[in-house]
Amino acid sequence: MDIHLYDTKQRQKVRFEPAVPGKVGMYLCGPTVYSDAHLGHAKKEVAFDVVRRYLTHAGFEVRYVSNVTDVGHLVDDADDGEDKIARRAALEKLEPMEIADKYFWSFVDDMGRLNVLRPSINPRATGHIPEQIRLIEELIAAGHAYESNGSVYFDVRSWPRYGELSGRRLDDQEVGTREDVRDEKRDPRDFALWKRAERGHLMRWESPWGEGFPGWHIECSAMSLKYLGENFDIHGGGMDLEFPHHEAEIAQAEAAGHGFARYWMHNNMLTIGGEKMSKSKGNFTTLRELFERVDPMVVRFLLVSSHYRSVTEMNEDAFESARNGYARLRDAYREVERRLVDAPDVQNPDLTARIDAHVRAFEEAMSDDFNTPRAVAALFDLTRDVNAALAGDVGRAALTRARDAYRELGGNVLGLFAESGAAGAAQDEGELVDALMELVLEARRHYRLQKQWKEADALRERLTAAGVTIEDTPTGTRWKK
RNA sequence: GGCGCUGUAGCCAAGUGGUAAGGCAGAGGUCUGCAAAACCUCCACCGGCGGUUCGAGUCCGCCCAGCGCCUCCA
Repeated sequence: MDIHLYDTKQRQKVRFEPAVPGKVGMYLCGPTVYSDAHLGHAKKEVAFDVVRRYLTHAGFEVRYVSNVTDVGHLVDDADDGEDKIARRAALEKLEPMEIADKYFWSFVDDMGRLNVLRPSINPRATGHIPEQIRLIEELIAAGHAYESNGSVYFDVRSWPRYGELSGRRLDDQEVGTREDVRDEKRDPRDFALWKRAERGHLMRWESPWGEGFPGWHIECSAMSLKYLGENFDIHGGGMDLEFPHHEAEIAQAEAAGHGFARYWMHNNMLTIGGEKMSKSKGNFTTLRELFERVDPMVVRFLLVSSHYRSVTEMNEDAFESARNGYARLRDAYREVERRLVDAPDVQNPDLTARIDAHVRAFEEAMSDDFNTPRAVAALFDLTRDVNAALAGDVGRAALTRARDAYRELGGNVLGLFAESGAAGAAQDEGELVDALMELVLEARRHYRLQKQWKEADALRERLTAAGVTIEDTPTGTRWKK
């Protein structure tokens, strides 16, 4: 099945065709590691994780490169001001590199809980200073960059294609650069490739232009080219990076004579209570905090329930809804696995055909610009048919097919089921809890056999209060968290 | 000021011009000792006003509301 994706540069859906048949090179702009990851990072990471997973499902071999920005870059003004990591380092009284490491591993941990696959390569900006310097030298040699007072700037006027990705004309742009810095530039819209390190600046490296540090865009051009080569397939990131970050990346690479990304994908933003999440609005949520009250898998489910190019609204109602909807899918998957243990040898041609149809619907949705909401709808349609069929006899063949659908589509593609399978953490509470639950359920079974409903119900109510749900079925009593 | 996006049921959210996917919540029913789960049924004048069309949520114009980028931001 052909995969179509929305290419930001062409502003339309186009058929995806990798440069090298069977292989896909993907680059995603990663985090600047100076604070805990928040919901916005989660939307971006999950969105492109799903792209990667679906391409893998479709048979491509994907090399997925996502950088770690551990050079601080700048807090406020375009080209001057304090380094974000340095500021945080001062705040926490740690070395800049301690800050970078601390929040990098924190990020890895958060993404792991969201079941985001680790990148094939996770290059760090500070580990690629020579590559960045080399690229800057190429740009100077090509006449598209110039040194000025120890800093190097990209000469925007020398590169007419600057603005093509984002559809901006230079003349329309506001000029926010501080005046003293503007003096170093030929044009106020020129952006820094290399910055002279002032006295006291902590992160600094030797360069042909003196001690300094790389500009904010050059690392992505240098590292994507290094690990994916020229003309790699997909470059992703948040819409807010479209300009100037990605525009600059393209200019840096192409002006130096390197072919760059063939498709550009951008995920939309996220709102909380209808507003963009931001520290100043008081609706800022770190994943760390969120995971204390919402299961990461539920967060992921909520994220894939909206399209990556749509604004995702997150509020308490949405979390609650996602919690219940997710449980419905997961429970159906679990039930299928349970029934598979001693499945009868009967055929269910009607059910099998329906399962196949839902799988097809899922793949059609995903092949159409990774339409995860429609794909999720296909899983719910599947679930209704499966649940309805489970009221009767379902044979091994049909159950296996249903199990495979959940495992591959819900699990491997959408990443909604932890690797341990349908059972997941909730069911695997450890031997002690299992034994204790067995004891409680046995006591309740006794009451029920004696028709001592009051006692049996009291047990159930106390379990409910403790967060355990009891389900009496014809084949016995089940419990779940 | 420039570029761009969004407004679909109480909430979340799809939707390729032919009369609205899916989920949550809600209502009624089946099953159950009662529940839970599951299943069945019900639940939308698609922000407003014009226009194009045999026909518009879907195209065009205007208006209203909200949002993003243009400065670090996912």
